[in-house]
Amino acid sequence: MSKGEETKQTIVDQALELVSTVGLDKLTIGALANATGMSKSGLFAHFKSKEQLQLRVLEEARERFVDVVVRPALKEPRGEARLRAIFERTMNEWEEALPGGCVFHAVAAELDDQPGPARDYLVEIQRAQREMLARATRMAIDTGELRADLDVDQFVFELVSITGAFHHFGRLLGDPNATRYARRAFESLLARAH
Amino acid sequence: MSKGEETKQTIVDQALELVSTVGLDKLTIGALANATGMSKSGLFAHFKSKEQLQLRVLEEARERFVDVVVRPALKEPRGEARLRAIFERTMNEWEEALPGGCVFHAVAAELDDQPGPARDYLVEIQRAQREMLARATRMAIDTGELRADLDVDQFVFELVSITGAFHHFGRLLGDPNATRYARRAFESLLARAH
DNA sequence: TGACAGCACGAACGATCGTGCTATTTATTC
DNA sequence: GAATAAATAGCACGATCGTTCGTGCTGTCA
Repeated sequence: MSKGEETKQTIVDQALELVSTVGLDKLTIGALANATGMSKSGLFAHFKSKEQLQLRVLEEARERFVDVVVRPALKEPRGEARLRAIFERTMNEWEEALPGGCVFHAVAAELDDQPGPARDYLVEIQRAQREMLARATRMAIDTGELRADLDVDQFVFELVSITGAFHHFGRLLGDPNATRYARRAFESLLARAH
Repeated sequence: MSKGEETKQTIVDQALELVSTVGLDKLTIGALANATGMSKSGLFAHFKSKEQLQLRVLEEARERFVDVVVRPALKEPRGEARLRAIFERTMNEWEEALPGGCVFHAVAAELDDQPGPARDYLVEIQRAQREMLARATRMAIDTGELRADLDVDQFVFELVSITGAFHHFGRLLGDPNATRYARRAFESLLARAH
């Protein structure tokens, strides 16, 4: 990796931390330059526009989610065990991977009525994640652990609603019981799908 | 209502629309001045700071939620009927009351790691709403429609996770099935609580 | 008629936004 | 080690941010 690519990666890492804590709109060239100890123009040269910086940050977040959640879960046997691993890793490792918790939740609200490549890419990420969850769910049906007539899309909707509410309750409201609620809701969801 | 109060109300109405569509951070004095056809300074004079403007907007949103959801639902008989009314009105009337859908979801993510009066007030609003839901749930226990040993807080967590996911799926991802998923999840939640 | 609030305006402020240029320093290659 | 390319800094730009100030309307009350 050349010097330039190395610096660029450092910048993106720092940017991801910024985004997770203060939000996507506060990800400013100046603030990022301060955080990395670079000049605005020197930093800017790595990305031809702010939009490309945002996209690069989202891309990095996506890769990290795969590293932190998906790939480890794939080591679990397909079926309920893998489904549980995805859920637990999303709640624990992924929420703790960045100081502000899940970046996707952090940026979703600011992008949802703001058309553009960043929004499009975020939507694509979320769509792919739901597809991944649907695949894992279908495998659990194949293994016989979940019932054959389960509505997979409905299951996935309820699954992501739990992790979403967990983020919301935990981050914004600081409810210390959020983990318990989420875990119980997940167990209930699984039990109903058996 | 004096002329000043009237103008102030007009500004707040416009501000609320802006917030629901483009987010709280895009609620800028200049943009709001354009939208209302006023001068920046003339508009600013009504609120001594931007923070007060934000607080006033959140206050207005809170009042509207009571008008659109809570008060009508109180006309339903206490118990499951009222609980259903709250859910349906939150999904329909409240999501449609503003062009960008629920304002609280729109601002939650941008405020959750940004301490200050605005965040504090938002947290207070959400806390009060969950308390309202808990009261309505307990009433449904009293009427015997929900079982006596129901964990009310757990119930409320799952309830708001449904409406949250509905907003997320519908707004950001544009999933046309969001309503169906949410309604089925709600029915399932109620059935389990019987 | 004159004094006086209430209300809105235009101009300007310092700061910061994203984004270009032009050097200059630092890596890479021969 | 010299030549070349890449990476960073310096500086400046127009726009916009929140905010302040002085001023001029417009209507009410004495």
